[in-house]
Amino acid sequence: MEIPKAYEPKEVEGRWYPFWEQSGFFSPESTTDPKAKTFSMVIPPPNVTGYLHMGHALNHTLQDVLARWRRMAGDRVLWLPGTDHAGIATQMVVERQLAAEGVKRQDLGRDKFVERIWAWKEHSGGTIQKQMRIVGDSVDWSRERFTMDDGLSNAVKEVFVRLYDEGLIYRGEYMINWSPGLQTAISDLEVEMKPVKGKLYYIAYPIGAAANTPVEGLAEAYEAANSESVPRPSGSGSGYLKTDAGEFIVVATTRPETMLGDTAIAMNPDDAGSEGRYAAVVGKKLVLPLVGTEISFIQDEVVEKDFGTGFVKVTPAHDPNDFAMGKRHNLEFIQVIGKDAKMTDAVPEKYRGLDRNEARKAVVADLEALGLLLKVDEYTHNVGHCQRSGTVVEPLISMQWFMRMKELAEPAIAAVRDGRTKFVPESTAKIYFNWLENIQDWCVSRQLWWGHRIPAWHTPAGEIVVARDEAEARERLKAHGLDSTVELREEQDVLDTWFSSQLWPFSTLGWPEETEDLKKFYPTDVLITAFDIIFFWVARMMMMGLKFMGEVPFRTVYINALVLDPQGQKMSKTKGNVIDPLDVFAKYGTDAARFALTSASTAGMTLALQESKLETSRNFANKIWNATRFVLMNCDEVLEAQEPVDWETELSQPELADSWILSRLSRVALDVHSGLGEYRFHEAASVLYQFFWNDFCDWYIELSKPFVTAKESTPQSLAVKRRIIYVLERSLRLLHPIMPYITEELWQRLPHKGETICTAEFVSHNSAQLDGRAEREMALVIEIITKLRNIRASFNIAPSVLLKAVIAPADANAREVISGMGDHIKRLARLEDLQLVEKLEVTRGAARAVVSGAEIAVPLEGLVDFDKERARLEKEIGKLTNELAGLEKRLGNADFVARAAAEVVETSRQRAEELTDQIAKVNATIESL
RNA sequence: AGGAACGUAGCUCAGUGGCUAGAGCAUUGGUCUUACAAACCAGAGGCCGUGGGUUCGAGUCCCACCGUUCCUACCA
Repeated sequence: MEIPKAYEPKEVEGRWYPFWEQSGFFSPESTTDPKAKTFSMVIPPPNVTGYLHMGHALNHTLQDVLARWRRMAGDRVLWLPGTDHAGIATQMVVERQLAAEGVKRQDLGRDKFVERIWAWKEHSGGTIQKQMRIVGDSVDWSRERFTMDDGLSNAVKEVFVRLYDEGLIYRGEYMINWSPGLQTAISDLEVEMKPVKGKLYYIAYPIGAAANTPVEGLAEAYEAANSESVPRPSGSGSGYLKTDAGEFIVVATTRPETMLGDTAIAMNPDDAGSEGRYAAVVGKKLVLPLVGTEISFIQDEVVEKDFGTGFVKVTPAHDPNDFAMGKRHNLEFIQVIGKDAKMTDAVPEKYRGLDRNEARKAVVADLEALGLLLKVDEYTHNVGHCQRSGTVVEPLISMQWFMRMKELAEPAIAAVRDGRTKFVPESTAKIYFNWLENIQDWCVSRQLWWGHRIPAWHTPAGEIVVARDEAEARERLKAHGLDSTVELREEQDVLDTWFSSQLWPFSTLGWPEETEDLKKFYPTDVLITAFDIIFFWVARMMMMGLKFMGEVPFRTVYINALVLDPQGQKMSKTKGNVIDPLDVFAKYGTDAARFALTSASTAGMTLALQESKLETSRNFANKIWNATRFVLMNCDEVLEAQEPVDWETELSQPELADSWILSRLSRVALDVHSGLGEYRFHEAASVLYQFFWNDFCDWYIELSKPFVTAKESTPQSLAVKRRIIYVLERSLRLLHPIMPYITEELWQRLPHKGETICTAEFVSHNSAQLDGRAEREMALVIEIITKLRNIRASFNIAPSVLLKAVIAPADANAREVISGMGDHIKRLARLEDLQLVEKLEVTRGAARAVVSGAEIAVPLEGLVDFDKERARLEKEIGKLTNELAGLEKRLGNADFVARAAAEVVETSRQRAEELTDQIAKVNATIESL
């Protein structure tokens, strides 16, 4: 049988997914064993508008590795796929489309607009699903869910009503983050703080009478008062000015336009005390410039004495801190900026309708004209931006729906503390605790059209009734003795998308119905996700799972790394360094990309995607391809049988290399199991890589060549071929979870059992095959061959020149091993003659080497440069002596011998003896030169 | 401001308190050895950030410092 010389991923990958999907291998029902354990995961639902980014590629690969591994290991596996409706993102996509047609959503009306979104979803929403099929995700498509599905929408209503009934959801007027860009409230988590270069304006507010005419010289007075050279009168602070024009206080602000809504000036109580620097102004009244209203001083602990002048203007309707102060001091709340980010009618006429930025300019100009603008400093400060639209968030007081979080958070904290859910890596649990322990109420309402409508109805009298549907709303009205026949207006607001996502682990399984799936698959085994949604999603799912299922939603949360670009930079559209995973998959092959991602998944929190790692992985795929190609080209008589190869049914005795490779294979199976079982993905990948490449290809296949390529078939050559196929076929099975396509392709060409490698039995380790002795003996053979090659290389002897070697084994066992493997040693070290002796004679003109089980001499009459040889051996001695010195120091320490584990002391002793012996031998060799 | 993580070969990273600190890439020398030049063979390359401490023993545990990165909160 002949296959292409190099692996062509494109030729192979397209073929298998449709076969797998159509055959239903990824359904839990494909497991026929009724006693099979279940293994379930829900996918972190990507946005329905989304496309796969590098983070998904990693996240999905790791989930798929686990799913495929558990499936092959015999579990009933459910990996449930789906998408979320991404309220804001999706609405924006469709709005943009409409804008291209010159239509606004308001022109269409709510119902038509929502219809339009559904239509968009039907036609363009499937990108991510297509891409998941490219990655090879072994999800059960028959159970795919969408957060806006009927079932999931019911779950949302049910949860909302129950939480409301328990008082955990409430409606109220509070300060929220308003996104003028999106025209909706957003939650604290959706606000991104970004440093912005702005200005700090120092403004004078007159005490007593209004300053209707420009005040002269105030700025100079302020400067003088704050100058270091002029001693400040005791008891007076820099924020208080007394001039011929009257008394003034000075405040510093980054947002002068909000002064139009000031209803107090605050200072720290210390400054107001009888000893305080601003005692003189306490109790006096101020006049708000440009507006003319009278405002008072208040005292509040939150005011920092050291910042600015120590006076703070208080705008309770436009700043979260001022809002809190306003509540504490019963201040008036004047909304001067509207939801459109323009000035409201509450401000003097000339500012009305101005955008908040224009208003700032106007206010600053007018203050300057009045002589009240004293100073402007350059000032960089953090400003809240809307994550989605990028506009500056406006803190506004607004009527919204909130979820009370504190009492929901407590059980979620406890569940991780007592280990019902485990975070991997462990340090990520701290992120979780930290957030939940400082949790704030969650603003869940959004002023959007796309999403789950809040199940609430308003009566004409202004009553609000929360219910699952209108009929129930009327019943509830009746139950409260209210008129149930009035006209009801349905609540306009929808819920934050995360409100439905937080129900994902059970709503997708049919909740609130008590379905079979729910019983079978909840709680899920593991959730794999990225650390940036621990708050948004993981913590909230924990709270909801515990609340409504009475049980954690997942046993383990594995936080996968953040994928960085090759320079270690975070990928971002603005930086332009985003790598499209599909490009990577196309360039290197899906299996190679998956292998690279898996082997880069160490305990760290970041993962820089190196080109070299992808190349290495591509080469690995090619290696797998070619190793199989070698077999396919040379083992026709075994392949023709097309029956699974059984190691034990062979005629000839296995030799050392056979026991060795079996032992290695068993150990690898063990390591892959434990690696994946403990989420050490890197370990599983690297163990497989090293086994397949170094052990199987470099040694086992090389050792097999004389038999495999022999022209005549003998019982022995047949046995060797069968064994090589046996090991290869099992290696493919072990590799399949990480590299699904190439392994399926090659496995199908080898003798195998079953329809697909996807459901072939995973190789479990066989302790009867673990053979420490064979591994030690093979190590001796490998070391001897390596030393011989080393001698050849150091003396620049061409591979075509055959050498003679004399070996003195250290003991009878070593002699047996070396003599048994003599032919192999001769061939692989390119010797024409190998002689075993009791003791090496002192022969001049021979290169020498010492390994722990033997001494080696290679007569090189006329070829040896004695100085070079001496240098080589002295270097060897240096190494050995160094190591021995360390050991002797340790062994010379009485405390070590007395206190260290007996085993450790013993191995140290043995090693020291070995080293002493070797050093003596190498020394003798040097002397003999 | 508070918290967390990370500093190991030129680069990217592994490394269970004790068996010679490893891998891939890069690098040096050699090779078309009938699967693979995306390969094969053999090398070289390490005060494990710095300074203390715990311990018989520290790359590994503790403390401090230096450096890098991230998260949370936000002062007008």
